[in-house]
Amino acid sequence: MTSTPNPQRRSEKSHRATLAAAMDLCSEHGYGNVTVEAIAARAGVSKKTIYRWWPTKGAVVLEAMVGIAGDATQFPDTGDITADLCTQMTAVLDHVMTGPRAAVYAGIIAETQHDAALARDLRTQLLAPRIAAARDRLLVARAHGQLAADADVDMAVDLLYGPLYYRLLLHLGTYSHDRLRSHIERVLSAFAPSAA
Amino acid sequence: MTSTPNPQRRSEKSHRATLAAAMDLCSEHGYGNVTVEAIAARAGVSKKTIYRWWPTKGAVVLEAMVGIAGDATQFPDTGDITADLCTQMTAVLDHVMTGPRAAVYAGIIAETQHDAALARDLRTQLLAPRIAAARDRLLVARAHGQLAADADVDMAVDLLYGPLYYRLLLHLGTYSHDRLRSHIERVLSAFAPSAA
DNA sequence: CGAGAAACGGCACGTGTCGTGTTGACAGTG
DNA sequence: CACTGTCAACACGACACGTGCCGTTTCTCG
Repeated sequence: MTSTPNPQRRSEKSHRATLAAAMDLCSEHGYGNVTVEAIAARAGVSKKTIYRWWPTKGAVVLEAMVGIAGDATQFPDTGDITADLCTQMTAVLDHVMTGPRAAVYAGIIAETQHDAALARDLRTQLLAPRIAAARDRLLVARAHGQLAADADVDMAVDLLYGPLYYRLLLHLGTYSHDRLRSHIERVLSAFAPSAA
Repeated sequence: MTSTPNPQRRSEKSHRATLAAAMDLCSEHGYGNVTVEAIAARAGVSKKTIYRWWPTKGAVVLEAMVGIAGDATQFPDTGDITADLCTQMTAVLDHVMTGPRAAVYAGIIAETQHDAALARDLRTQLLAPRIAAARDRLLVARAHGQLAADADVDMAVDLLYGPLYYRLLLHLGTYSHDRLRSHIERVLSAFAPSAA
């Protein structure tokens, strides 16, 4: 039994300082080379305080990541499915799969391979909402006749996002904006309504 | 400078025992919960001996993994591109993305996020040859008119394999054989020669 | 406004794993 | 039959983890 701390009395200053320090240090030195002690030192916070509110380093960085990705990766609906997918996926690419944050995001995903609780949090807080949003947006497009009536939207989501994570986690290079666009167009063409 | 050991005098018995122990323990307890000491103990080998021949635990497990995946994931050429892709990708699915080995493979990939040398070895020893083989097989199919003349085979490889790794590493569930087949058919349909 | 409760920073501690150093036994080669 | 180098066994320092304690600060409630 962990003694449950009282969220109302939590120091919001320490909270924010910890998240900022975690993201900064991970961006600088890489996720795996950052220790909880280092985060505590940079944030001007006691190590004990971090462990009071988060179970592991991964949980801290995940929360920081959710904060960053949170607003920036919403799904628009302009009526043009291709344009909307480009907008959202370009944002994903730029915010979490390019530059120093790419390694941080990859580091968290790596951590989920041996931390089941973190894997669950990553799924529920970051992945699932976006997958659902993509699915919904594709369903709308299908209802509007922009995709085939029998298009498998789950498969479409896999085809759209799969290669991005594949290239990120296997170090195969990231997509340029141009390549991302032709990628999206190619996938949508596979689900286009029949010419009949 | 590491004192270079003499490969000719290497104990082949210890070599094999170490690889087997590493794969067994990782399958049982998960990649992250296995230590070099445990591998040494199980193999009846000194920890020093492991460090003499491999730089890290990841390198040991990678070599074991390469041995397992080595033969089983060759690319056939029966003339039917769909069938050949099904054959090879089903083998990949069954050998390294299903059951206990899935977590081991995911564990190695996780390790590459903070071990550049291991990332390089994974790419050169495991990924690159298979990506090249897939690419070559698709080029043959294109030359035979089974794909559009201007089909982007690199994009096709991304679309074929990306979702497999995406689902593996993000814990989104693995494909069934049936779903894998329809996945392959859908991707190929996106590169089908024009009906004209 | 004051007393109490709870989070806070600072510090020390035990634990586990890492990667290396040392030793003496053993096997292959000239 | 000596020489060279790998082998198992054990000990070691370094480092990060996660927790416990203590005195201080901050917020809440009577």
